[in-house]
Amino acid sequence: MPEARGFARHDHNCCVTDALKVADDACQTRKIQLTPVRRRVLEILLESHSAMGAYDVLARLDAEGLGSKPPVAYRALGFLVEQGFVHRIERLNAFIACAYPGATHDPAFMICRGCGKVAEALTAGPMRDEAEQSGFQIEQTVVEAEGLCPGCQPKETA
Amino acid sequence: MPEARGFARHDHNCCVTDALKVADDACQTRKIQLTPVRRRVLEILLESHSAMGAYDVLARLDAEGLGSKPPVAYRALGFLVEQGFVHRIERLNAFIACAYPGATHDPAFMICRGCGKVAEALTAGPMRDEAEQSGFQIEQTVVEAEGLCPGCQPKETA
DNA sequence: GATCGTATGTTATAACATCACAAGGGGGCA
DNA sequence: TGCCCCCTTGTGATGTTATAACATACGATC
Repeated sequence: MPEARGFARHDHNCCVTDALKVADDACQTRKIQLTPVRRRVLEILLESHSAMGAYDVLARLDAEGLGSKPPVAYRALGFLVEQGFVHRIERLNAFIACAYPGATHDPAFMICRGCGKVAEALTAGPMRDEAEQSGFQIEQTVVEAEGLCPGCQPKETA
Repeated sequence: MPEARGFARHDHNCCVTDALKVADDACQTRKIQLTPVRRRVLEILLESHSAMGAYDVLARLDAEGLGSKPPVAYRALGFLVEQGFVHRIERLNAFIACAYPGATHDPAFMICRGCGKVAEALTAGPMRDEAEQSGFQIEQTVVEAEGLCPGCQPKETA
């Protein structure tokens, strides 16, 4: 079975088209524009299926004649993050296409320091208890774990 | 009662000296050096009792003749983070003195977007379940919530 | 006093992000 | 038709954060 979200192999031909469709539909519903640059940035992130820096994205845009200056990439990424189609990985100062498009959620990430791959998971109201106790009103959460994915862990010698 | 860790007021005269003592002792035990620069950086963070950027810290060091080039600050901060005396707030690209020195822990933070204050909390093995399911080996976690602290929330109009 | 490890000093630059201002382009409306 | 408004993009300049790379200092040990 395809497993698009973890570290396992998967066929992700479908991810791209599916996610783009979700985004197209969402934009229609919300009456906002998924302009060529924005759409292409989302596509690039979906295709790479990994975290990319803003300047990596920008390089791709530049190669395709879609823009060459940092603000072009940052604007598109900002829009996509705002709409929930893309997440920002704080730890890496990088961006990744949402693996659960269409669902409002608090994303969480597992970042492999071996191969650099990033898997998205869902969290159940992280820090809810602590926030309630102190009266803090949570608006957004960042939950990221760094470590080794199954493929990068040292093999048993026994 | 003093409450050094949340958003409430507190008397933190003690925090600084206490935390420095903990660090001094820990360094002796671990046979590593809390050099003047390192100690002063920790002290600066403890005194400010808030998150500071590396270059803010550097400015203080520079003013005191302890160093003026970025690596000076980054090395000291790196050391302190490694030893657990200081935490890095990814969301802010900033550093803050640990509020629970002496205890090994997975830190979590509540960041107020109103006043900029940061409160440290403790977490119970964040993402443990997700990691186990996928075979991911967690080494470090980043857990940060952004929102409004009690003092910055809009008052009820009723 | 040679060697080694830890820490520091310094230059330069990489990497990430935003500001400020100009210009295009579509939709609504007089 | 012409005008205005708003959203989006283009572009130059700048600001901010972080590290690479190399050189030096200094105490400990043998």
